[in-house]
Amino acid sequence: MARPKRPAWQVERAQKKIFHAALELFNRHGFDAVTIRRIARRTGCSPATIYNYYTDKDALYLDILTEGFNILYRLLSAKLGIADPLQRIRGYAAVFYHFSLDYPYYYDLMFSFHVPKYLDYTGTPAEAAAFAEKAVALKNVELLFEAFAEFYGESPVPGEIPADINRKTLSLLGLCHGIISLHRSGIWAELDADIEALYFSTVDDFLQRLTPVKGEPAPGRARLLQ
Amino acid sequence: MARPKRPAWQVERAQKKIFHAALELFNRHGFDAVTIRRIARRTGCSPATIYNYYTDKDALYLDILTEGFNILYRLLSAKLGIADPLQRIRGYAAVFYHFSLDYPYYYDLMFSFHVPKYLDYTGTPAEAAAFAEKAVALKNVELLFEAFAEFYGESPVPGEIPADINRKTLSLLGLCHGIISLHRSGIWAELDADIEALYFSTVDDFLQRLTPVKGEPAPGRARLLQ
DNA sequence: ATATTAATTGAACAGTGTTAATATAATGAA
DNA sequence: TTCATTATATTAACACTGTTCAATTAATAT
Repeated sequence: MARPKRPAWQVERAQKKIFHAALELFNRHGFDAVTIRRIARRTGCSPATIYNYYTDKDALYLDILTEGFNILYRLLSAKLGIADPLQRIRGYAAVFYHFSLDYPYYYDLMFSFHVPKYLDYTGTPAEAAAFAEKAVALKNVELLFEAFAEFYGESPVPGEIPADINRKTLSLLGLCHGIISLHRSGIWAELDADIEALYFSTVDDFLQRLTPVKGEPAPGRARLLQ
Repeated sequence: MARPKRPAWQVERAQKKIFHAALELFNRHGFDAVTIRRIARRTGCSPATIYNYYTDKDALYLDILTEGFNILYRLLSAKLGIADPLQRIRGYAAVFYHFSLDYPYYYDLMFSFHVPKYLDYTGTPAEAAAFAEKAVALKNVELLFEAFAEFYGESPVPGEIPADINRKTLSLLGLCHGIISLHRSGIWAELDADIEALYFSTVDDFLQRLTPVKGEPAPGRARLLQ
């Protein structure tokens, strides 16, 4: 036997170099600019080399997606300190809004485009990456779930979410994304100039009317709008 | 002078033939399948010929988009007979939901992808098509505006929409699209099986809390949930 | 019939993701 | 140190994409 395989950390370093080049292209010019040949040029390797580290362009895409959800998660986590669940939810909504402005390319990739689902990758070499991506994505939703559960006075038990909390969480998520998405799509460009006001008034409207199912109004409710 | 140009109707017929082939491809396999060469093959002409009738692929794309908004408009118009504005709005929401199921490719093109905006086409040969597209798209929103205006007891005056009505209209639109979009993107595929229930409960929640700014509750309000 | 112009086309260009054969490089064994 | 072996990298190609342009075909007024 001659020439043993490189240690894992060296392989990883080479892959990271490619990934870094891809991320830079993505952040500057969007996903369309992330072509194999351009990555290769920036990395200083040949296009074919990239296929030693990523089976597909899909695999690369999954990694970028995961990075996006990680960034969002870090930003959301910064609001974990807010004790009042309703205020925390509002904090999440604000983070979500600003994320769409600060990371527009990520936002589209994460929420607007049709992501190949995890199931599409089962059995393929990219299955692990797809699974990781899904897990990281769900971590974000989990934060919102927990806040809602706390608001409704129930302990958050993963996998056992009461239907009502589930509904409210997804409602808010849809509401937030819908306004951002329609704004970004340019459809109502001239209908409403102040999209930020629209966003937060809609969110506040939604939150103001939440009522815990179990009993008396939650303590944070009155405080929401100051 | 020899060989005069064909009469307009003949040119239009040729263009329609191309457009028809494009639409068939689009409806069956989505926008990615709508390639110039495939359209040419179906139409029975050469790829280059298509550029006699469409300056760009963008121009073709704008025509498909317009078709989509026309289909939606026809479906929405069917609800115009509903006298109660709130029930009509709910009818619109239902139409919107089913449109996303029956015309998924159209839906993505119309609401999820980043459409090149009208302004991007000013000065180009596709400006007219872009303007037409925008007009048809806004016709749809107009229907919703009018229903909201009626609910709030104000006569719908185009171009002079009170800020509050504006806000509520866009809120509902965002809410509807957000749930559909996140569902279609596959993000919360395993979080909530019954997306239809989520959609309509969220919409009803929203509508149930609308209160006319001017005076007493609108007559349709109590009737909303049966 | 022919000159003129409209309409169509074939061939090419630069780009894409991807792959298979080839070349380079590095190391354990002789 | 040399050599065989194998890991890694590259070159060159394939089948696509949108688009353009020169050349070809087609039709008609003279």
